[in-house]
Amino acid sequence: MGQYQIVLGTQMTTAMFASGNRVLDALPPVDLAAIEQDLEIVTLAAHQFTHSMGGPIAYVDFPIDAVLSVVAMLLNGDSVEVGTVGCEGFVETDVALDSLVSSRTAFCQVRGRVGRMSIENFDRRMDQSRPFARLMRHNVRASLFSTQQFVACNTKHSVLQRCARWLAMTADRVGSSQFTLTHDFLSIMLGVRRAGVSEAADTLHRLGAIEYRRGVVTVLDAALLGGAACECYEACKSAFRSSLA
Amino acid sequence: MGQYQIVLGTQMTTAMFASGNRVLDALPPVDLAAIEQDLEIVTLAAHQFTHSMGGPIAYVDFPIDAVLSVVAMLLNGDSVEVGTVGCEGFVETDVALDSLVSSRTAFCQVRGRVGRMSIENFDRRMDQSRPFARLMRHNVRASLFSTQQFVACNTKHSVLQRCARWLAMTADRVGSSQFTLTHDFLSIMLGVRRAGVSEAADTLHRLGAIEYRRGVVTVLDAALLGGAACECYEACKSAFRSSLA
DNA sequence: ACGAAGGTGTACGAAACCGTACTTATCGGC
DNA sequence: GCCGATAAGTACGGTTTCGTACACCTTCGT
Repeated sequence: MGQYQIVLGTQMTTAMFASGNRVLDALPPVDLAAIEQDLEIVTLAAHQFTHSMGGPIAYVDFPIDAVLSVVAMLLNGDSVEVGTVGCEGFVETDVALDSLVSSRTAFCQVRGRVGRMSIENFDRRMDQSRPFARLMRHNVRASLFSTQQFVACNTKHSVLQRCARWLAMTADRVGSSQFTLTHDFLSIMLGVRRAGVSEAADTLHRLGAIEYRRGVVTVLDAALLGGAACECYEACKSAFRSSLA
Repeated sequence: MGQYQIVLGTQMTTAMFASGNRVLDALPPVDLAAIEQDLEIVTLAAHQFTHSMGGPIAYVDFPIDAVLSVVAMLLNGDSVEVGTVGCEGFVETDVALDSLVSSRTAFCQVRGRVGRMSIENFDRRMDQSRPFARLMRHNVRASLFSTQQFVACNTKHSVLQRCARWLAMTADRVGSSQFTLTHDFLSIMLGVRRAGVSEAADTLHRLGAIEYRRGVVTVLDAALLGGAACECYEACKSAFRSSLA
């Protein structure tokens, strides 16, 4: 956001806008430029809720450097993360599926900025711009793919692999090797014990992949971390990559 | 399919068509009638593949009394079911998200009929009929919700609960208390051992909920079965119910 | 009738993970 | 500098599920 650069077009010289969200930035320049005025930049604090299950959807958030978690809450109070969204996606996907009600709860996992668009503007863009609608739906597809991968991942892969996957994904999304996250929160997201995450984090630390200090993770070696993660890391990554093509 | 009944309309008397698939049958009568000619009724054998991951999507299947499974395949050869589709849905959801390529593999789990529509006709309907497009997208939403629920379910619920959930869901979909399914296949779908399913089936049998004989399940008491299932059974059921409204 | 193939019952040690609890370390506020 | 609060390290018995193996039973083809 706020990045402007002079681009030489074939017809004219124009100031090009970049939102910082990769989905929006994949729009044709003319669509992207039009969208600038629809976006309000909001800085979200960690653990701040953005969407509540069953509630009306007033806006869509396109993360810039924030990371949001979409969770399923079980009757016994347990929550499990069913989707993670950073600059490669948006929340809530329901709006791209002709729904005005949020089917899941979402909150900010790693503090940062989002580009917020009112549901009215979003719907208008969906109706009026084919490229916009296509891009949003392609992103929903990647998001669905990702959630499907999580079904298999949570079923078959170890706590260590899943921790590594989560950290690797998140590092990619925040665009930084350092971000805030407690073992406790990660354990809730993965649906495992806090102690289990501590053990996994220790293992990853001894591998030299990460460093952990009181709620702050630092990725020391992204390749090592990716290597410790299960295949789901790469699978989801490439799904989102191809959704922008 | 094949059910015709005389209905007195306000304007004229008309023969009403029913496909047997609840999504299609939720269309306004005029749209539904138009779709009749687009559907080819195909009977699928158990374990017959309908869509392959990475392959082009040539058609969309709207199950009538067949049940299809959408699976994620892991690199080590394991498969885990990420979606189950019966008369309340369709395969592949990707087509409703502007994609021509299947992102997952799907096959027939319980033999039966599907209404098959070519991708060309599907796309045309999506473009030309608002109600059709809305209904399909609402169904994708329910399908996404369901997959999200599976993430939590596979993470937190016991093999017994998940077996009960699967059997209860499937009985609803085939519209019969009896269908074919081996322990082996169910174990693959749930991502657990075959022996684990056998134990769970035995427990459910002793509860009086089901009967199992060499690849054929009979639901003796649907309420008991539903009671043994986790909350995910009802959650998914109501998600699909409301998607047709 | 007989054997092969497929489906199910059952067993058992091993591993992963759970629930919990207690300790230790670090940070912010006073 | 101290204290309360939050975060992380660690331990341990208990449970679930795993991996595997083997026996038995039904079905089907010959």
